[in-house]
Amino acid sequence: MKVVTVQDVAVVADVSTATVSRALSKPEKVSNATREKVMEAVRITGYRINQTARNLRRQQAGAVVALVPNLGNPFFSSILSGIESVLSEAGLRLLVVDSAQAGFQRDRAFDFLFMNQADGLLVLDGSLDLRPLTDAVQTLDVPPVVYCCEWGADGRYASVRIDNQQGAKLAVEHLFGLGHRQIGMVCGPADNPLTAAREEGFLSALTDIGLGVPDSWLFEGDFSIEAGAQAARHWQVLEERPTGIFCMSDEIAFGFMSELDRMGLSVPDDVSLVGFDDIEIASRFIPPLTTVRQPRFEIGQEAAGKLLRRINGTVEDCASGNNQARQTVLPVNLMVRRSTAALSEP
Amino acid sequence: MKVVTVQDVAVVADVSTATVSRALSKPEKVSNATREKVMEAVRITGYRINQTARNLRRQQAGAVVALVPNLGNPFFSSILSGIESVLSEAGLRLLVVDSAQAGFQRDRAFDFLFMNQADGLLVLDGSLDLRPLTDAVQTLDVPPVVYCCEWGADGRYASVRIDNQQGAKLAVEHLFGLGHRQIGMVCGPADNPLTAAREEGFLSALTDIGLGVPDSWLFEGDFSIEAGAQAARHWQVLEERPTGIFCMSDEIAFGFMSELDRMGLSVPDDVSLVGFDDIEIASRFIPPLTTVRQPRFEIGQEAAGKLLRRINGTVEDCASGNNQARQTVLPVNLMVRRSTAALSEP
DNA sequence: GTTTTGACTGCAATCGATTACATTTATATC
DNA sequence: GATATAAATGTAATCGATTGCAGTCAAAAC
Repeated sequence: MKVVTVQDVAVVADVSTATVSRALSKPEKVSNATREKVMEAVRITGYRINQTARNLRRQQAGAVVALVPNLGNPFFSSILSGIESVLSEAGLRLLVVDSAQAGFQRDRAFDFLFMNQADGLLVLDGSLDLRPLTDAVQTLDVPPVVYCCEWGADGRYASVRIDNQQGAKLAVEHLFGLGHRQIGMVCGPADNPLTAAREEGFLSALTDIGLGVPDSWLFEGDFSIEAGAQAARHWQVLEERPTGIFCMSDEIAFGFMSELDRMGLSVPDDVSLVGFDDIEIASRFIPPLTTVRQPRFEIGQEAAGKLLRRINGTVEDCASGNNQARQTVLPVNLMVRRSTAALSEP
Repeated sequence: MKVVTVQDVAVVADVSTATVSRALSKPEKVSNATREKVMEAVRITGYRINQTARNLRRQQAGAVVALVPNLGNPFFSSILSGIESVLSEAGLRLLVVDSAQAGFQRDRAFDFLFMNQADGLLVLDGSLDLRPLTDAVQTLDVPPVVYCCEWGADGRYASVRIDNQQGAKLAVEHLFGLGHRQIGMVCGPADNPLTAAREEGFLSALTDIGLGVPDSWLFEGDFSIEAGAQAARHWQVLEERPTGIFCMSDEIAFGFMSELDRMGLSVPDDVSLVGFDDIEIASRFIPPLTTVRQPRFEIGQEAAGKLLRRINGTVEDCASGNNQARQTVLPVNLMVRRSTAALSEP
């Protein structure tokens, strides 16, 4: 099967290849009559543009990479969906790369940019170190990279996320408002910036309220269902147990509740639980989960939009120090449902 | 910032560009000494290969497109994860495209192939019509397309999936074994091949057993949580209700259970439910869901592997009629958990 | 009627790596 | 040592579209 090129179209339309190219990508630069002729020739020949050739010539990749830690985690699906909706609108493709994959070279995350495989990077993995990139790039421009739900130590990179401290604070205040005075927490991965931010918000909210919290109420975890289940087991054997618990992810909360169910205990009768994320199933769990909502689709859209502006040079938020614009912080809200209840007198 | 090319490396290493290219892509074709020289030059210059240029010359895209209907649906995340694990191993990138996106041209799904944007297609959307592709391609070769969890009307395309009839059958037999004689079903989208296959399995299993089923026990739906909730409402107002229900997706089952919970009813006390898919949360729902397991990660891996073999020409399963090899059917099994119970005497 | 202007169009170089073919160099054989 | 053979390297064309520059031509201006 012979592949049809601009040449063939040019011959059929009886114009030069230059004209064909222009008729296709900048129609206004070509007379009506010619444009018709070219279009007709395209139809006749069944021509389809070769993106690779175009990209080579234009020095672009036509794609954006999303670096996701563990693609299998459904938390990311809505975010990706939001990203894809904006990118496809703009005619860019979305390359998905699992940064937790065995073969993934963490220090090579930026080769996508250098190798012309991507015009920009969306980082959904906060544990990725961007310093190699910063070092490699000698210019003053910040490379087209946007963090998504995360952010880097290097504040020069743009990011789109929610106010994690505030989210944790809302959770604490909610539990407090229901009468809980013994409030614990199940954490995400120890080295994770999200964990750190939420922990900070949690602790400072408690401090503001005037409550303390023993270390034994701070359960280690990693955002997973299993971590929640394990925390539940630790919680059960505690001498003195918290009556309300802030979970750093919905999955943790589900694991916790599920494990309690196995023990014959239930939520919110035996303990009140607040989650984080508001993934789809949260409102339909039994009981429906009270949780801090992250607008994931919107975060994805926002991040993709920001990246596009970077790529196209419509840089509202460059290295020049405009911190406001660089860091987009979307509002969080607490979805109050039935996994939390007023503390019943024992 | 000047971009480094083979030229630059060639100059530094004092060899020709051809040698540089060979040293990099076919090291065995070059003497040790030269290879060293080239590698050193690469190090000095900080050279990174330009994938676009390579792809243009090699007439390949270096990527595979996954067509997903609604990326936001977590059902797909493990499948994509399986796909990505195999592709990244093979050095191919994964392009994710949402076929339910507003701007998506359903009849143009194959342009990815023609436009050199992808070397192959993984179709996770059974409602996509591949006939335009078949027509466009004049040759006898079947294009590199693999269905994933789905399959097309045109049997010439490869697919990786489970035995959906068998899955439905397992569900029915399980309910029957527990004493249920009134068995209903909540369906997926009406036009979907998966729905059709599962319905067929369901009905034929009932027939085999010698049970009938009134139309009013066949609830319409679309795989979503909301569909499950709606089915529950319909179920409730029935004069005579089925005591066991086969849900065509786990999400349907969750929606159903959640809605029952709102009504003050519960599973399995008031009705037994079997799901389909065994998504991650199924085993941790309250109650844990009895469901037909689809090995999603493996399906993804298998499909990606099959596609790679196609692309590389290692075609064990070509159009020549080897049906066995073309259609990979992975085993299903029933995960018996606590959403089903023996029918209690009323 | 001549010049100016601007809209179209065409020529040919270009993007950066690969590879067929030619040429040189090294090794093996007698 | 001469020849045959194999290995290593270089030359230059190629993949397919884009675009700077220059040329053509008609409408507008004088």
